[in-house]
Amino acid sequence: MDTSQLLKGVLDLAVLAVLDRGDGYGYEVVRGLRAAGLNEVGDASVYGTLRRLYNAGLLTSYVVPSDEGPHRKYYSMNAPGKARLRETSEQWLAFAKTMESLVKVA
Amino acid sequence: MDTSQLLKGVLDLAVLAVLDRGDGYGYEVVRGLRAAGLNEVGDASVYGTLRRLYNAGLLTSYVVPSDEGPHRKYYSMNAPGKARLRETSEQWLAFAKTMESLVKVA
DNA sequence: TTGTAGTACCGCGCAATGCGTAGTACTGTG
DNA sequence: CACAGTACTACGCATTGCGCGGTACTACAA
Repeated sequence: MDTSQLLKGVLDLAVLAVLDRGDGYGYEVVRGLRAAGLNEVGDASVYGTLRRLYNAGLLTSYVVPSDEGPHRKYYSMNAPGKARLRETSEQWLAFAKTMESLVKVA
Repeated sequence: MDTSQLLKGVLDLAVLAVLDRGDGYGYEVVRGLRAAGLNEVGDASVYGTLRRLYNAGLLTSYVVPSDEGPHRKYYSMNAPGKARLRETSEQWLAFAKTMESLVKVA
């Protein structure tokens, strides 16, 4: 039911991971996450996360007008963003390993 | 730095997993979690979680006086608790797998 | 006696963050 | 024109882990 709490603190990482494959705009990132298996991500969460990462200086941004719909606000990883991605993913992998060992005893 | 957000929604699972190995009281569970690698778990978080799980009907509880310190409030898994543990751990393992595949492309 | 440390628990209020809902705006199709 | 799809934003809520402080009991030291 409520997978939502699992995303806490991990959505940042997920978004960074998606953007690491190349620049992307909000709606695209949302689709990327859902395609990856995170089916229940709310779009508002992703837009919020992108803004937060941007405000934290981990992303740069530029707007591209589109003639097939509204404008697109692209986000792009910069050096601090890549550094953060590395740190966070290591942190997460370690955490996941710990949790797995805890759970798998059962 | 801030591993705290990673615990969101997972502490329930971690606590259930520890209790699944046998009845335990709060302080003991805290030590169990830290020993398992969750070094930064605040004790208040664990007590809060135990109470939440208890109120949700997933645990039973009994108090045992101790002559080597204060009383101990033991918690014990019941059937709904075990069911929840199973569900949640499956959910988590799937989620972790998804995240790993996302992260490991980088 | 006073103090300190370890054990064991509880309550209060805060902060972070994902989500629901609603709203704006543009394009293309029936 | 109505409607769906795309794309983004703003507002406020709910959950939940944590910090801090407080209570209470035992044991041991100064």
